[in-house]
Amino acid sequence: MSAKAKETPTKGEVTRLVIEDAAVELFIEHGYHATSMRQIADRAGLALGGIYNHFKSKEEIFEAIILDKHPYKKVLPLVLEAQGEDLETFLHNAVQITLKELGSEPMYMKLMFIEFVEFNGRHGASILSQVAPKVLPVFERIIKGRKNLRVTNPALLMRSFFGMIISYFITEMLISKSVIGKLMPKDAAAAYTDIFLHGVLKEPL
Amino acid sequence: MSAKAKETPTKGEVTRLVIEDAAVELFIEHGYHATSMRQIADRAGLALGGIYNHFKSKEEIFEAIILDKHPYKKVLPLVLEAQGEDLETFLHNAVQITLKELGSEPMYMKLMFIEFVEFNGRHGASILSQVAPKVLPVFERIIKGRKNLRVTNPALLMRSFFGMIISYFITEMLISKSVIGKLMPKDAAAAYTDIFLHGVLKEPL
DNA sequence: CCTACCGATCGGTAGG
DNA sequence: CCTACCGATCGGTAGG
Repeated sequence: MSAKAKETPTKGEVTRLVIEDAAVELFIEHGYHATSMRQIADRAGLALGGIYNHFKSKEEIFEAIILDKHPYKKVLPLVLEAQGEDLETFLHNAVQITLKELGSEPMYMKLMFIEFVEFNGRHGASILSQVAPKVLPVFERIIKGRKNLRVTNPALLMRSFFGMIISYFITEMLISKSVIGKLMPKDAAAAYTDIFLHGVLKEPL
Repeated sequence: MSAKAKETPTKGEVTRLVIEDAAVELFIEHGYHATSMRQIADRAGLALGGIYNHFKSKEEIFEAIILDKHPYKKVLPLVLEAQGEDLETFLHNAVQITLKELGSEPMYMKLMFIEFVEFNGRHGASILSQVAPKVLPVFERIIKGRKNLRVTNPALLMRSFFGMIISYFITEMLISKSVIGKLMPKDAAAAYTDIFLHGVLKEPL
C-alpha cells in the first residue's frame, strides 16, 4: 500500500463514486433542488440512509461533483498543453481540441449552469479565481509573441475564448431540440472556430 | 370601456403583476424549485391562498413570467428594426442596441438559464420555433445584400449573433464576482462587438 | 382575499 | 449499510 493509492479503490471509494454518478445524472436531468436524496439513493442502488455514510449532506454531494466532474477539469490541461507552430494553428488547435473534448459529454456543461442558477455562481466564482492565474499567462504569451492579433488585452482574449465555447454549447443544446438545427452547417464547430479566429486575428488564416 | 384595455388596469391585473414581479425576483435569486409559494406570497404582500385567485399553480406563474418578461421580448423588436446605411453599421447598431437594452436589467437573462436548467429548455425550444422564422429572414437579407460577409449561412450567422450576446452576459455575470473583472477593458461590450464583427466580416470596419 | 387545514414529501438521523 | 422514524416544509384547497 505504498503506491499512489490510485490502483485499488476501496469499496467505500467505489460506492462514493456510484453515488456521485447517480447524482450528477439526476442534477443534469432536473437540476439540484428538484432532485431528492431518495432519487439519488434509488439510482445508486442503496437505501437513503446509506448515502450519509459517504456524504454529510446533499450539498456536499454537489460540491464533490463540482470538484470531480466540472468541465474545466478537462479543458484546463488541454488549453495549457495546446501546441502549434504559429499563433493561428495554436489558437485553432486549442479551440478545436476543447470543443471536441467537451463535445464527448456535452451535458456536463450543464453543471456550470446549474451552479449559476441554483447557487448563484458561488463555486464558479471561486473556480475562476483559482484557474484564471494559471490560464491568463497563456493568453499573455500569445499576445506578446505575435503582432497579428487584434486583441491586445489578455483578459479580454481569455474571456472571448471561453465565452465562445460556452456560447457554442448552449446554442447547440437549445438548437438541437428545434427544427432550425437542420439549417446549421455540417461542421458547426469548425465554422464557429473560424468566426472566433477571424474576429481575433488581423489576417486571414 | 371600448379602448384597447391598456389604460386602466383592473385591480386584479395589478395584483397579478405584483405577484409576477415578486416571483421573478425570487426565481432570479434562488431558482425556481428553491422558491416557495409562501415566499412569493410574502414578497407580494398577500396570503398564500390569495395567489391562487390569480394563478392555478406555481408553474403557471413561471410560464406567465416567461411570456411577459423573457429577454427576447425586448431584443426581438430591436433586431427587427435595427437600421444602418451599410452592412457594417447595421450589424454594429443591432449588436450595440441589444447589448445596451439587455444591460439595463442583466439579471433577466438569468430567466433563460433557469428555464434551461430546471425545465430542460422546454419553453426555450418553443420560443425558438416561434421566433426563428421572424428573425431568420433578417439575417438572410443581410447575407444576400452584401458580399463582404465571411458567413454565408443565415442560421449560422443568427446563431453566432445571439451566441455572442449570451456569452457576453454570462461571462459578465461570472466575472463581476471575481477580481479579474478589473482586468477587463472599460467598454468590454464594444470590444466584444468588435471581435464578433471582424469574425463575420471580410474587411475591417 | 385570508384562515386553517390537507396529504405528500423533503433532508436528515438514531440505532442496530 | 438498512429500517424506521423525526420535524419541517412543500404545493395546493375548502370554506367563508
